[in-house]
Amino acid sequence: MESDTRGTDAPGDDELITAWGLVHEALRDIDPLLLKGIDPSGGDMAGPWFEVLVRLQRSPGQRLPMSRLAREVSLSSGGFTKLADRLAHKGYLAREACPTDRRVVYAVLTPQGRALADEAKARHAALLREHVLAVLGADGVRRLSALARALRDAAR
Amino acid sequence: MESDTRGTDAPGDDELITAWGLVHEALRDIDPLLLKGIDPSGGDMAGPWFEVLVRLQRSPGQRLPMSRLAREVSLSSGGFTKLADRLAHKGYLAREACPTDRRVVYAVLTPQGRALADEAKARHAALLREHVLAVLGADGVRRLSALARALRDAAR
DNA sequence: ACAGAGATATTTCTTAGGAAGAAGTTCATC
DNA sequence: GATGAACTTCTTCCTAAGAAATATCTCTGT
Repeated sequence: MESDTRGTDAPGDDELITAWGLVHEALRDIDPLLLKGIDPSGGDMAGPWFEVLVRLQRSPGQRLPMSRLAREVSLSSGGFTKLADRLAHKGYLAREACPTDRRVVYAVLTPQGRALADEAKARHAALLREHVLAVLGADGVRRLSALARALRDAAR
Repeated sequence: MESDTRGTDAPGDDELITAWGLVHEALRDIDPLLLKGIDPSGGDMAGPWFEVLVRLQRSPGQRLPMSRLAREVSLSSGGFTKLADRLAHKGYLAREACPTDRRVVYAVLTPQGRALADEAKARHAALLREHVLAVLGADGVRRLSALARALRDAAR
């Protein structure tokens, strides 16, 4: 059985590539479902918006330095400047100078931003229950999360 | 213990959102590592390129209709037309008219495209061993792949 | 045979994001 | 103090991809 790809150890190249491809497909297919109908402006919510709102909401004072927020959501500095512009234009985010270090600019959630973050989290969680928890079960979700954490930590 | 988030069932909203966020972080951190130095033009290989090459390579005659390939890699029809232009301009892909249905044009791998696909697969597999298999182990990879497959199938 | 519905690829227009560089700010060292 | 290195943000230019409109082609029903 020289080409058995389902043995209990030593996966072959094709098995590895296929397995990783499956992870991509799963995320590609499911992610659009998980932010459906969250944006109050009618459409769905753009990918990074949710991450930005949630991270700001969790932070003391609902504020974080621009550059740190950019790093946390894996955007370039320039890219995040424009994303912040869009969020600010919609009234969800404001910039605020830091009194002790005049290099840094805080991104701070407006009241409307907080309201949107609350609603987005509730809706996102409901969709997660429907499309992920219902499929994998509580144990499956925890196994997935443990695997993801191991991969993330190893990549740093 | 009304807010226990680590029990054996009924995950809370925050646990679900965090778990899913971890999956995103893991992929975001690892994916760039898995295509490092594959593009012969010096830099790394763009995301969808690898998927396109591999799918074409697996297909009989190394050819597939444009629209089908676009669907398989989750690109819009227009977006894929331009991606095919870029691949063709580099000499990895050629267009070929279908003799039986004059609406469809096949995307077909050139010899250079086949060579690139071979090398990209080998390199990608090596990087998968280093960054994924070494971290999760063979069982971990198979668990991950099973979870991903369940999610993907449920999303369709 | 023919009209219309559906499929297929391309073109055009718009937007999101990355890369490189400029300007201003802080901090450490002399 | 003065100088220079390092950091933060912003601006400009470029590429990638989506959406809508268009042109061809095929198929179906009458």
